[in-house]
Amino acid sequence: MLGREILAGHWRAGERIPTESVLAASLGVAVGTLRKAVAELEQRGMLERRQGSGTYVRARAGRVKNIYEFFRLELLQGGGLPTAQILAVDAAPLPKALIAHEQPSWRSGWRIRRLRALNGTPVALEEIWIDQRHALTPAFSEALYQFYKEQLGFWIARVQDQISVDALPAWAPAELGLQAGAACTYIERQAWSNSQVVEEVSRTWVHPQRARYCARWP
Amino acid sequence: MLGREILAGHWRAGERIPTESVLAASLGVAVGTLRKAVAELEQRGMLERRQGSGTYVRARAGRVKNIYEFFRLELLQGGGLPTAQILAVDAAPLPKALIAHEQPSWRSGWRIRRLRALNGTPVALEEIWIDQRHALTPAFSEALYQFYKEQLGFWIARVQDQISVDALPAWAPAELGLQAGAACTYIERQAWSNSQVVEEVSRTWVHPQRARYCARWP
DNA sequence: AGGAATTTGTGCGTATGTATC
DNA sequence: AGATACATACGCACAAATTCC
Repeated sequence: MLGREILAGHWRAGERIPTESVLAASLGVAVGTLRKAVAELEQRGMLERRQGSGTYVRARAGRVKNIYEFFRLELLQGGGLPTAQILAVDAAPLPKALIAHEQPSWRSGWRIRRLRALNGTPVALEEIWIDQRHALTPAFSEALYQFYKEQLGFWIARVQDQISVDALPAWAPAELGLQAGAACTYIERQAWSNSQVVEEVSRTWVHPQRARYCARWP
Repeated sequence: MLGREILAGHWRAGERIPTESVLAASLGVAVGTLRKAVAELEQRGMLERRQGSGTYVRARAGRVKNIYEFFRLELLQGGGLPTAQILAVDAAPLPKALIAHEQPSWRSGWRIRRLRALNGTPVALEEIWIDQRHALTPAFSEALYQFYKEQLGFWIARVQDQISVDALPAWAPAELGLQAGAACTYIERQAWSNSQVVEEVSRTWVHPQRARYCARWP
């Protein structure tokens, strides 16, 4: 769980994470158990511990080498090559639920609705908002984060996901294989750019019999 | 301490070492502490653990890459390049103290007396017995274990050291910088060849102000 | 085939030492 | 000088895998 949190970017590089006792208490485990987990992450190079000081998130050596660095869905049997099909692009207000955390600096945004597939199988429905001042050239299609970096000049450095369950919205296409109102794994995301401003908020409904949320590590 | 035991060859490759509770008790530590130590050695590739079965000594991947694999002396400040100067070679009976463990298959042996130096500084006196049937060509001088391997066709696979304190013998040369009778670190060694027979027994007196016994690991 | 004993795996809670702030 | 936070260690309980009878 800790590794997932780190890769999901809940703490930024160099930041000090909560102390052993606080983390252990919040996760409901004993300090010794937490220490073992942290030691493993330290050995993997994800954390750095300094006695008397704290535990810090280590900066990744090779930055954003993988365009799917923040992609968190996988088939139930594991893996799957992600693709996306755009359903609609329009201007629409952000749902209040999506700005519960940090407020984006922009108030009006593009709304992008996509159908996500893994290995060609539709697995999820995405609804994404980005700053309306960005020019949406036809170049954006599959890898949105890559589009940000190459066309818009910033890149996603950190994301925060919140996972729950929600009913599939009415605009879901039939290809997803679920009826509107069906219970789906539901992900709300805020994404921060390299300049540490909220560049994107999104929500995703995942077909629970086809894919799952899974933070992976290298 | 465990790593030293393993590198000293007190258990042979593939052998199962005592259980956690036994080892912990014999070392006077708690089981958890021992587990941490064993986990570290496992990570270093020296041990292999199997749940429900036991803990086993792993065969070294690259065998005897270092001719000083079983060399256990170092300067007080650490390290030092080992050299040896032969003082005498003759045939002499094995002291009873040296055959207290496993009996060598041979009874009459060559006795080699050497002065050991580290970085040119004399640090120890060695007295070594090997099977008298071996032909001592002039090739043997510095690295005796290498001589065994290249000239005699076997190699040392395992040694067992026993460390105590003993008085320096009368035949010690003045260069060692200690008077006869001076208290020295004293090492008795039995060395097993790849065919698992005792090929060598030795004893070493170490100048306590110049060097120390130290099992090192890669 | 099955069950008991053995051995490592995981986890809890606590106390104390040491480095840093 | 004191508070904070990680490092090390102890002892215990139970789970899971293996081994042995």
